[in-house]
Amino acid sequence: MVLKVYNTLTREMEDFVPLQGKKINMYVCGPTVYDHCHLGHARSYISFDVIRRYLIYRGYNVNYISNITDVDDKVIYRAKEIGEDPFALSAKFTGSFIEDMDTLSVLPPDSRPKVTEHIPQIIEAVESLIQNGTAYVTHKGNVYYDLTRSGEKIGVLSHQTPEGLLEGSGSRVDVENDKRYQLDFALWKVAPEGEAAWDSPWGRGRPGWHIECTVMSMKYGSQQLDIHGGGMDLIFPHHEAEIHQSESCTGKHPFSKYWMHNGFLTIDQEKMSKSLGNFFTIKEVLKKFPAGTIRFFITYTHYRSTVDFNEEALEEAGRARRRLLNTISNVRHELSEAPEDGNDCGLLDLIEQTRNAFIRAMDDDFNTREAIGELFVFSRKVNSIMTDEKPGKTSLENALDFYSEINEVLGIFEDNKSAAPEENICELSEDDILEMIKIRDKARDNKDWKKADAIRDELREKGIVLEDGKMGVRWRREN
RNA sequence: GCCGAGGUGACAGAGUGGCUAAUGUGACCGCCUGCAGAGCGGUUUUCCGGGAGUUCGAAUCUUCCCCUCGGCACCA
Repeated sequence: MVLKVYNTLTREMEDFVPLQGKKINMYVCGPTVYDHCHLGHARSYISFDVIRRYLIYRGYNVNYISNITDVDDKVIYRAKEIGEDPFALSAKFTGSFIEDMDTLSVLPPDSRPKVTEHIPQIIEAVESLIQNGTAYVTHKGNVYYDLTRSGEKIGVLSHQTPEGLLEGSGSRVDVENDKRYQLDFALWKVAPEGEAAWDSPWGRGRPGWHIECTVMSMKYGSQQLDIHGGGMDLIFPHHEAEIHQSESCTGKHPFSKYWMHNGFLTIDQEKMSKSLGNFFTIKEVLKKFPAGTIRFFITYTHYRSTVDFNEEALEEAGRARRRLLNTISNVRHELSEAPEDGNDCGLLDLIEQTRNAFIRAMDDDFNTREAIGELFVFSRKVNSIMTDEKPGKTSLENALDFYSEINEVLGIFEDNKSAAPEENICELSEDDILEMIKIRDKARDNKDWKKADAIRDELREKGIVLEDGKMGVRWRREN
């Protein structure tokens, strides 16, 4: 089976063949840290986290780089607005971002470079572009990339013509700019007196937005990447600018073999934006929903499609995920009562079948929706087998291992380092719980249903669910 | 204007040229249970935006039309 990937560059589904063997350099554009991250960020980074994990699952050696843009106009303006030091501000939100990612079980990248720690390398790169004639310095001291020299390459990624681009942006063009050509983009910008800036051969200033990714992807990855990812909104101008710069810097083509872009997240069918007042930070949503639910919700959609966020959808995702978790918990209980050397009752075949189906789905451009669909089928069958037959220990252990194996890729069964306070309020120890169950069992023996139910209700309120089965009472923590 | 995504059951959302189309949620019925929960079985389900064409056969290919959403140099 071959892994297929949709490549924005060619707009086609392509067989995935890395530049060199099993080694993959993968770069995903990180956030600009001028505020807490929002759900759109979560969508993007969870999507690429799953892609990364799946590549590892398929035996690739993945070097995953994701930067932090900790200085740019937005950071500066926000800092000014609230009267804070820009570096303190970006440090604070960098911390907030890493915390969110951790809560959502997004694995930390192999490298997480910051712009402010790479100013000399950025200056060096800009210098080399000036030297090879693809960048120019203006009288104000700004440095721009000279797109007229890239000629027909304008639109390589966005697939737009220069005319189309100019027309769309018509009213937004900054009249004061000193560019030679309107589509030229900044590599270095002069900073006004008193603003955060660095000395450079062209005066005190700051890097343009795009050059950082070029520099850092080369430093921590390679001159040529296998996968470059980010949100669809980055296709133009950001990623296209990266292509121009990087290929001019290195003389190597392509800068990245595959370009992957995740779709947007809308809120109640509308684009998330501050002006519409439908802007949710990850932290806000975590107050209402467990991290696992959010991760499941995002993973249960294809990374390229637009996904609509609303509370009902999240609740539905939570119930769906719960179904899978219940099955896992059912298997665990069954395991404790399973015969040492029982029959596998077809479980092993079922696991093998499901694994193949999972891989088939994921190989198709990371079709997580279908992959999870297979998990539901699997779980239903596992439940059936367990009610009808008595599978042996080994086969049940295999089933649990299989769930873990899947979780390594999707991360949807992680429990549950949510920031949601109500999730961790259960102050009862295991002994307390077992004690109450004992009392309730006695009541049940005496057919004192009232008392038994009261205990059950009480525990339920504290997040402990009791289930009476043939083999006795089972309990689990749930919120 | 240019570029892109999409229109599938109550809702969400997969999908292959050919057994009346996955999966989840919801609703209802049944089994199990003291009850509940979890689970299982069944029903809701011939549902593929519209027209024309290609084909023995299309939701799936071609073409035209209608509609929705998004991007176009702040943006994941």
